[in-house]
Amino acid sequence: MARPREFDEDAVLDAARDQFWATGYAGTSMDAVAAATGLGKGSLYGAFGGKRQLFLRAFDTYCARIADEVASDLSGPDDEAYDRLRAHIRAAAAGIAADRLHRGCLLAKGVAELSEHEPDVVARSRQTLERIAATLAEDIRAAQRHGDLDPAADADHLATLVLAVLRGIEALGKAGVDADRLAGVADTAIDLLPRAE
Amino acid sequence: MARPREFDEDAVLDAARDQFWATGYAGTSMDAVAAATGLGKGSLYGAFGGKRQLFLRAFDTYCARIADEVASDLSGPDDEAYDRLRAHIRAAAAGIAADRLHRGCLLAKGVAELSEHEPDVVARSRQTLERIAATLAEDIRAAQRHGDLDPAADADHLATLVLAVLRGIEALGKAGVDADRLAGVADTAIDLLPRAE
DNA sequence: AGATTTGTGGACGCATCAGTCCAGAACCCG
DNA sequence: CGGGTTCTGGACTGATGCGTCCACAAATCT
Repeated sequence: MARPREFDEDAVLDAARDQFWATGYAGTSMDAVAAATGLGKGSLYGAFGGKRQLFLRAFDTYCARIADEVASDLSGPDDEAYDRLRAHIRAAAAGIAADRLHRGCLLAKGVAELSEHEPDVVARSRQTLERIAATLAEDIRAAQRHGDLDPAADADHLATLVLAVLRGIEALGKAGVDADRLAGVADTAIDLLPRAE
Repeated sequence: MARPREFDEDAVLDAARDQFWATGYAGTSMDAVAAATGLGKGSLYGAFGGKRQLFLRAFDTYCARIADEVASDLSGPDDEAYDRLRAHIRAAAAGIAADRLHRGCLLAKGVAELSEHEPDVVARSRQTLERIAATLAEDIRAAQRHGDLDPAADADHLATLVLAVLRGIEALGKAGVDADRLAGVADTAIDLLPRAE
């Protein structure tokens, strides 16, 4: 047999993800990734193939994680579905406002940089956003069942709108819009959701 | 006296902007800018100072232009203010959906790449977005005066929400979400705006 | 223990990068 | 028309980039 790996692949992916997150795809050198992960370049290239593939793997794990987080935030009994939705929107705005360094979301940053030239990044981003939209729609339907949101409203349309608002808050936050305004967007969006009679 | 410039500064800035737009800040070499503008590097550095300053100038002109476009879209008499707002939101979604190459908005792309390390880009983005928000608020107030939107609603809050929706549509579009869903977000947002009784 | 196979890290090669420099060109003014 | 000044383009520099390569290490199997 052969020599086993000395590193944990997930930990390396996390470190590489942080590096790409901080300096972008084009702005990140493989030497920097090697330094951040502690691996030599031989190991890095042997295990992941190259910069592009490494980025895609790190990006994938990030996407899966944020979609899981939303699913976790929004899962629960019907009678708390509306509260969960409000809390999620407010927490998203608060979290973005708290990110004073404007690091933002890697999905947003990655797709902004690479959407024009990397269809794989676009496809992965789209899947992730649609999974989040489906999670939101599920929660909205639960809130409709429980009588908090108007059952006549189209849950999928509302969910996509909420998703757009969430991504919009992220975009505004990265542009330096202040915390109060971000919180205001969250509250205004919640207020406009159609309540059941 | 001295030899005059052979190039038009605005045309050079436009060409440089397109190059940065296509390949990002870190991904754009000054040789590529020189090729795109037709200038030699001596002229380029002599006229603009360096990569960073050139980007900032191109970014500034882009920001000013898009804010002007929104102002132009939304200016007019009160009795058409609500129509202008709806048309603007729908046109934004349609325009983003039509951008099949996912080029997106340079403001979004630039701030996504540089927000963490370039306060000047953040400041300029914030100013631009706040100017757009003010334009939206002005139009919303006009629609309130004319009796199309609920005068009890806070125009500034609504405007910031609409801005977030617009930036969210841009983010979704860059991630490959299809045209129908983008149009749906626009329509849903419009439907939720509080109409006057 | 020796052979075999895979992992490791850093030196290396070649391309490219931002920015400088300079020799010549273009212009205005006296 | 010649001198002074700025513009121009491309050669050049030192640094850095991605990816390869290789000598050595660590493990298993016989």
